[in-house]
Amino acid sequence: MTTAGTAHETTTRTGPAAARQHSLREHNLELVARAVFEGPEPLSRAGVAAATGLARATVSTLVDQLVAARLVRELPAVTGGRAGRPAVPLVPAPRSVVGLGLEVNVDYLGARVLDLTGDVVVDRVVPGALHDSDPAVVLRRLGELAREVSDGVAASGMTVAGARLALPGLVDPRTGLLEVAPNLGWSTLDPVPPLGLGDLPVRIANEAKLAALAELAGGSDVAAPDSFVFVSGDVGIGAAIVVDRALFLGERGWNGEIGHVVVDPAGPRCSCGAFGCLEQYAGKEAMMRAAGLPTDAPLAALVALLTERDAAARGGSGVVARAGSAAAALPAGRALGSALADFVNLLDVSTIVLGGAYTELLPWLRADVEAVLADRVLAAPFVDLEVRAAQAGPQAALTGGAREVLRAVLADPAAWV
Amino acid sequence: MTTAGTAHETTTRTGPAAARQHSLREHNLELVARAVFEGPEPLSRAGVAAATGLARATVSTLVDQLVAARLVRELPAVTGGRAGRPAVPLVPAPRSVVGLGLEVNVDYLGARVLDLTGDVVVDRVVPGALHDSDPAVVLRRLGELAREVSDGVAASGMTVAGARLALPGLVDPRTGLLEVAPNLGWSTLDPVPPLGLGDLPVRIANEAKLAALAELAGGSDVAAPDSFVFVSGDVGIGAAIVVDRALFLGERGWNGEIGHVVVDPAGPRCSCGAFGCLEQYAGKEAMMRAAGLPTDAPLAALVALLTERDAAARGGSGVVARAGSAAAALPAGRALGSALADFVNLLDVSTIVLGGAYTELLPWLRADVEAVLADRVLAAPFVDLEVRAAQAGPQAALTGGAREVLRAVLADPAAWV
DNA sequence: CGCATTTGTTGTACGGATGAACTATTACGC
DNA sequence: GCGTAATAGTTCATCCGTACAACAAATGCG
Repeated sequence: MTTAGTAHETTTRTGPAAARQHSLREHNLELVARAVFEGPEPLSRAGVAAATGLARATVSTLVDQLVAARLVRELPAVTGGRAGRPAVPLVPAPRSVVGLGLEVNVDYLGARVLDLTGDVVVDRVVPGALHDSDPAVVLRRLGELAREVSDGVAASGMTVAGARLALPGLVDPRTGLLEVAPNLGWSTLDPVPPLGLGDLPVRIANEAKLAALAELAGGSDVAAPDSFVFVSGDVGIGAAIVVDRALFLGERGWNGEIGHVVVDPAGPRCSCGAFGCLEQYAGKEAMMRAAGLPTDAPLAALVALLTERDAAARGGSGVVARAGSAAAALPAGRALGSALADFVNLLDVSTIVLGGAYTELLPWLRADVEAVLADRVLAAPFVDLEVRAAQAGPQAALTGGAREVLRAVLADPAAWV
Repeated sequence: MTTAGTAHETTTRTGPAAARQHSLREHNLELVARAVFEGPEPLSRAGVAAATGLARATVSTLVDQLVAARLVRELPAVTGGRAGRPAVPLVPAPRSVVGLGLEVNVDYLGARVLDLTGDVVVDRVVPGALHDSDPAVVLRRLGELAREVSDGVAASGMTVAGARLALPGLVDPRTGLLEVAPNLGWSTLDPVPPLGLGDLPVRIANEAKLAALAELAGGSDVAAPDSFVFVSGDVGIGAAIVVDRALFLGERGWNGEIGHVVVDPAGPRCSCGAFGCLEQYAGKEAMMRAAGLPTDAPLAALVALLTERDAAARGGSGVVARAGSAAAALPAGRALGSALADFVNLLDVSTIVLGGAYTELLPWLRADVEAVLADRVLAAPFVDLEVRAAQAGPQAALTGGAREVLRAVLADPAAWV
């Protein structure tokens, strides 16, 4: 299995270091790599020079190193109807250096490999009921899956730069320990050694946090902005804060616990001990109960019920709902809006991305959420608040984890030359 | 008036730039300056080299430039009982480059000058009733005060690096406009030109945000940690988020509006239109009303009343209150604790600094605040939450503003060589 | 086919950090 | 008192990376 023993990933901030000559090289190497990776369309060496402000000669040597490191690839020179020597377009190298996303969740485990272009190279998701499971057994199974996938891509000549393991619980990014994952029934363990992935650098992170990073994918016109809040609704409700395309983790990465913001202190008691937490109104079980469904019904059942009600309302009265989209608003909407208003008042973000179950339920939530936000957010008159559905597909944490690995590669390309 | 026309201050992030040779110099110049300024005790050139990892030769040339720029000063060589040539201790230069803090608040305006050692060089606070005042008149008066102060220090050979104007309202740091300051009755204006301070770079900021920065002062053992939340209670309640010794402003600097976190949707109507905002429980007027005092009574009256009640409780029954410190807990405490719990759950901060009126009221708030936090913060079992009183003295925003100017100088010493 | 135009490369110059050698200044032992 | 060790600070040759200018390569156009 080909792994990257040389590429040590650095994210721990150990204070600013002395800048030597090679620091210049590292900085500019990253600058050039970013220009190539983040440009809306392929740039030539000359284009990179113009975009970065570096001299053409400098860019040439840097690009040559990136090409040698298999991070950047040259496309055939394109003679674009313009005078002059044709430019050589530079693009992220496909199928060369790849990132591995791993995840253990309540009802599945999976492994996904992305290459530098953002393409999914391998995708393996194994369903399973993993609440109250044995960590040793589950992690060994995931480890086997990971090795299988990793060996496969290595056999095709790709290099796995690292892996991120997404877990639905409190993760301490500094110690690498999982403190507690209530829905798995796990607590206080180091999940990396049981995977048995040798010297492949594996880091763990919270599932919702990595799912948020998946929203940054693609240069599509519906891509998330550089800063937003990602709220993932499921049995629990978690959030991640993304600032300038990076996770804002707070001191320990335990932020975004929006599920336990108190919406009404006179409300029902929550599992956390408090009364009237958001989770008691907008958690999956609460929404099911409010709709008259069993708490463990699948999300699809709720969507079907709501769709049916809409059709009945339209057909029966011929009147389309005030909001113009859905007649049957979920009672969760106002509670969610209230908690989000607190979030926005405290953090000043203007884009809210709703993920997890909320993605599909957004049509029945949007009107209430937006109305409450408009009422309750102080800066609302001065700001365009946007509430949007998550774009990343299912198991977004797998994609986000793989992307996070590649982001680290891009942040330090010098380690690969 | 000696101002720094050459020292343009840069805080707007315009994406990473190409690193040239002189970028190296700038980076290391900052590194050396930080070592001198932030070291617990004066370092010699050799000490700086050891602390930064730079070569002694490099440090020497950099220090010489800092000394020539009057940012660093050499103390007399100290023969410290050790063999070898005595070291020359380097310290921040006193009375050379200074920062000017300005403030307009409801009941005063003021100007304060700090030098690089953190010493207060000049301090001028003028009381006045400025609610519903005329911005043009007030800003002209403040401008006169500022020129007076500035001319004075310039006459003593000091250089004013810049100024920060603290205002109690919504400030857009990108446009430099004050959007609205309800308590002053001001809205949508650029307050800098009326000051008439010529080419002195003046930037404006929210008052609570700058007050938070004042907490970073001093190497005392009670100094605030690198990251904390600062909550300032007055008529309104504002908060600032400090991460790694820098303000975290969100997208527009309009975060920290904790005063309008909903504590109880069944509560009294707030001026913002919502019901049960924190301000309705823990704002100054609410606290006065709860204590049976007129809403415009001075804070001292409330403190006196509470102290008296404590004495009566102790003397009358001989029983000390459960919390061991104060018998008469303020009803505001639980509300404040609840809003802070939301804040901590959303942001993951472990230190909360209470400023403004809360500083003096903390003895009567602490027990309830800490109890609610322990109940409501999810990560409480894993984290040591600390609630402490603000350390900076009165008009903390003046100190914070001046410090912010000097922080910018320290971040770019190359502009001064 | 010659010329303008743009891309990419080569060679020289310059700025900045380095490490080794050197000077300056003290403490300590005899 | 004097030599030696130790530490601080400076000087100088060298290395490294970028910039600028000149040059080669490859195309469109008249």
